Amino acid sequence: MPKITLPDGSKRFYKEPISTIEIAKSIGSSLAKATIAGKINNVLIDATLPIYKDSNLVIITSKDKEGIEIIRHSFAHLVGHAVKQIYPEVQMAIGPVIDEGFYYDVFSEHRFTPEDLLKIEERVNKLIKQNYNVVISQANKKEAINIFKERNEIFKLRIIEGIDDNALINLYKHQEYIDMCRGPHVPNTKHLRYFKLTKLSGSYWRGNSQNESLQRIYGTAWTSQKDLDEYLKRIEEAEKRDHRKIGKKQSLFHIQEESPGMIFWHPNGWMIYQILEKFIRDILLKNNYLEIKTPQAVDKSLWEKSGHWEKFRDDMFTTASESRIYAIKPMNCPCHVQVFNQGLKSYKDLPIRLAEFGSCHRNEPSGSLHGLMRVRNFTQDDAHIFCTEEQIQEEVSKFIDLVFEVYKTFGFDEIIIKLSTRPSKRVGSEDIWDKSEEALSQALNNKGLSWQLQPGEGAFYGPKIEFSLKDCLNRLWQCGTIQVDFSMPMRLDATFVDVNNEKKHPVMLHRAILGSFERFIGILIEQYEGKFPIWLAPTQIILLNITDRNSEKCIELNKQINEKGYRSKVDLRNEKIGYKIRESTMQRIPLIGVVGDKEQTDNSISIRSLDGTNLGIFKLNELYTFMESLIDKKGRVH
RNA sequence: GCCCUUGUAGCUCAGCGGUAGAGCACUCCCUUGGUAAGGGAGAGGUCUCGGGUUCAAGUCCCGACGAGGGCACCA
Repeated sequence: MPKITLPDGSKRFYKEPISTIEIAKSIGSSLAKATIAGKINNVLIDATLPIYKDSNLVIITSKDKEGIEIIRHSFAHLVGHAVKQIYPEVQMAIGPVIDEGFYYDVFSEHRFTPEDLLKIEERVNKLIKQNYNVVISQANKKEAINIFKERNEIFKLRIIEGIDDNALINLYKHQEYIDMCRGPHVPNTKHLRYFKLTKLSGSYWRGNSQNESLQRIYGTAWTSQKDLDEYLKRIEEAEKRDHRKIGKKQSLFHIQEESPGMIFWHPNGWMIYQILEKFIRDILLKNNYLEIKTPQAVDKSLWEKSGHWEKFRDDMFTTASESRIYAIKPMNCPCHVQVFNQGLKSYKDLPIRLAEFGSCHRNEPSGSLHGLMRVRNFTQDDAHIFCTEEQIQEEVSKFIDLVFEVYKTFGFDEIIIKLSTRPSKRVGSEDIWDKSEEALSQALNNKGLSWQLQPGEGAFYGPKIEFSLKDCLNRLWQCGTIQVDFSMPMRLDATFVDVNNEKKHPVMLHRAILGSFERFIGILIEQYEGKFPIWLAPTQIILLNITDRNSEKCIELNKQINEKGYRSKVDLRNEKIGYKIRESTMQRIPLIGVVGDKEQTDNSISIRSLDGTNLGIFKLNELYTFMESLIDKKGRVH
């Protein structure tokens, strides 16, 4: 006699155990048609499974977030169904839901190509039209093993091995195809309509490159054609913001075959880079950092001492000379310790904050390179804070504030914070790791920030907080970071004299605000769609003459603006004004100044903004005031 | 590093067995025009590199290198 309470508080009594879909039917036939699953006391359940006890029930339809996820999940099964029909020898691994879609990892001798994807898509469409029931059944472990043995699904068998002996396993029958899943799933394929298989990729069983190579089929799925179309449109639009495309269009930088993963900065891009560097340098000086510069190549013995050689030897570029081996520095920290080690330090000197715009080289795997985001040569806005244990909290806290202050300047509204803790391969005692992880999580909690834990993802010498930003396709890139390190100072024998006149090792905090200039600029390009705020814009204003009569006036005004310290240039080509405006607009120059006979007479400029607004006629001093106000704002949105 | 895709003029791309094409950009000429493309002419390519198949190869096959999307990695 289950009593069912619905979200509006109304109660319904049933004589027998009853399924969600039957309850929906008793409410209304259109609700029943739309029912995808039930949520009983906050736990999702298949729509066709009976409910025995008194429960709170929410009927899930495609309007619910959970509904879309179930649809996506069922689409993965449906793709499985189609794949097995076309390629019966394929073995199915896992098929989970992801953001805006799903994938299925499969094992097959056959190498899938984009043409195969179309074939599979076609088959899925065929199956969809049959509106068949997805039938759930429950099996114990032994039964499940038999079923998947018979079907030669070795990956499913491996999954079953990890399941509790007494657990019931949900099996979903899509006609002749059987999948195994926690569920729930849609009761009928009529709920599965709007999808597209998007891409193929390689993957590894259980995400481990030592395991079997699998092939991953990605798809996206929605609850209406409109949503699907909008999604595809959105991706298309986002791709236009790709920093590599804009970088080419606006001549910011290039990369070429002879130096993969290393950047040739062009005048425009290098201007942005320099402005950023100056901006950070000023901030560091204000915050009591001391800037230094250390060597590019350092004898391998130092990297052996620091522990890098053992762990990263293959990832370093090396060079040999006179029977010595040097590593091109992959990071700055060992060098910074060398600077710290010069001269005796007292506890009174701490904290010492050594900063460097350090150019580092890392031989990153070829497949990981990605425009400016992942490169082999990058420059960090790096610094190492040498302090006592007692000073950690405050330093970390101050640093977090600094990161937010800087990021706010660029208008980022989504900063993802993660805390990465001790990895399996590490140096340092458990006690030290406990202390370090505690210090970082405390600092975050004290600020009331929300953050995610990433167990096992820390650096080999210490845990870290990561500040990540998203690119145009929502991919996450770590930018800022702060890492607690008790080990490096010991290994490299950094010491200070404490209040009891005893030598002690300082703690070292590795930290970067932007991370690398390369990556950060990549993010900025996509953030601004190449329309840089005026303080960063390589060219801030361009002057266009209407006719040759106005050329000299343009040159004269341009010279004055330049001398005033603004980045101004002219376009005096014999072209119509509309043409030149179009070109400047496409070059994303924030201000376009037009000088014709009228302006020439009263020594003024007609100014137009990048978005096409006519800002009116400006005298030079008015222009300076106006530009100054824009520059002050930087990239802030609030 | 792994899987799929891909590499043709400065850029974007077409050509997919018979000896290279478009638009834009560039050069020159005409045009001096007031807020997102005025007109004409011209120049420009050992089709990434190295092998192979073929009478004949950007075009098919193999390999290398680069790039794109994922995976793995990320001090």
